[in-house]
Amino acid sequence: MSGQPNSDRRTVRRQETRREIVGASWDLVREHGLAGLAMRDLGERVGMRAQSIYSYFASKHEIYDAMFLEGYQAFAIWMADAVDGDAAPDPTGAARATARAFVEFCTSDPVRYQLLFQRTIPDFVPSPDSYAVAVGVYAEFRERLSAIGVRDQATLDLWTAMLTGITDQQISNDPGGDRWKQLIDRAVDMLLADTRTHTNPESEKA
Amino acid sequence: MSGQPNSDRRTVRRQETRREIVGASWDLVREHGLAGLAMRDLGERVGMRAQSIYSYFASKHEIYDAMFLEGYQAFAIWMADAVDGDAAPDPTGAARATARAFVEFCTSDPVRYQLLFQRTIPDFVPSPDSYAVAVGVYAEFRERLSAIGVRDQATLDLWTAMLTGITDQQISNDPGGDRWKQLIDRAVDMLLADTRTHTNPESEKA
DNA sequence: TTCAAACTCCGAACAATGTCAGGTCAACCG
DNA sequence: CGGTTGACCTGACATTGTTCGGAGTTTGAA
Repeated sequence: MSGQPNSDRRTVRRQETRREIVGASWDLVREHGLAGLAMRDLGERVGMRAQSIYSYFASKHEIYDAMFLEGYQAFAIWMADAVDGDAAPDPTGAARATARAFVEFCTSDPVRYQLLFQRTIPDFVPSPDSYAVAVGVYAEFRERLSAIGVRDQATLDLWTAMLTGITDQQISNDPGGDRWKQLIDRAVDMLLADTRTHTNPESEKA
Repeated sequence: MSGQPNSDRRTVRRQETRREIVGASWDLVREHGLAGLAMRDLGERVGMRAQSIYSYFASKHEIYDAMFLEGYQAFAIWMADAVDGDAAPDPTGAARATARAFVEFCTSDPVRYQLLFQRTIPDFVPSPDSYAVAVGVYAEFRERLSAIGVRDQATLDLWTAMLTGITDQQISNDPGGDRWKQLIDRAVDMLLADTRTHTNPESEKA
């Protein structure tokens, strides 16, 4: 995997700078909004001219792509931590914990949420690699719900709609507050009841 | 209201041109996306230079604002029609009709949905006037749900989260399809059951 | 009818954007 | 040491929204 023909020191330094650029991008984006990321500002932040950034990223979209990837990796870690923390054996508790973790992850960093889950940057499309990671993380999330009893596609769709709906409303109508977050447990109970009604215990697939 | 000091013919002509500009904006926006509206393109579409548009609108945001207003007016009309159409006296049918009308309005014109319900244009903030109309329309929608039995704020929030969640998923993950739309009736039934559980019949306010 | 004001539209230009083309200089490898 | 590679810069270009100043026309009153 490593030990490529080219110098090691150089490669390391390069990756460091790339990380520094992405880090500065997160800062700027949290200050000026996702669309407010300007190459010249970014250059100033990392101590170079805007054009020099093109030695590290082929375009601004490629920076967004790196952030996108980082965001999904953070999501995977966050969700894993959330379950390791409290090992609640009862299904209701587990479902609530999962839902709370999801909404908390999203609302804790609205700009990241915007980048990962909303299509808001004009022509940005994640690269195949980043997208693959996103799909993988989504599959994990799906498994988590499956363990709770959400197995068929329609039920899963209903759960995601409910949870993203709560998240969306929370971020856009009460940022920083908890008006919609308070509803999570109630929503989960409601969904669980509905899921039990609509899932026939014999069939596991759909 | 009319018969202002200034000429009538001129005022009429002016309003006509304004409408033409807004109409062309809708066209362009549906072709190139909400963020893809360019003043020069717009000018070409209405037969003038970009700068001349500034005789009618002080800025591009003011055009978005006019569209925003128009969108909410269309929303009010749509929802009114939806209920006049089928006079279903049973609460479940009424609730389903309302939910379907809402989602259908949103998905029938994704760009409009983006403008009205998502905060996606970098620095756009609706004018007080337009915003007031939006609030009024929202109040109507709220009354409609109130007639169904959704009276306290928390329950209303849950309903809006569910409906916007379905809409969002439908638009971003299955545009033009009906994967999430199919879930509307099920979601409404679920919400109704939940609402009856959480609404204590004595108290009407919360 | 005449005249000044208002309105409509235009060409030129400005600042800010992302990005490309070259050039310079140091670091690296054989 | 010589040649290649990479990091960084200056300069420039096209495309954005928008401003300025000036034509030409319309309008309401004298």
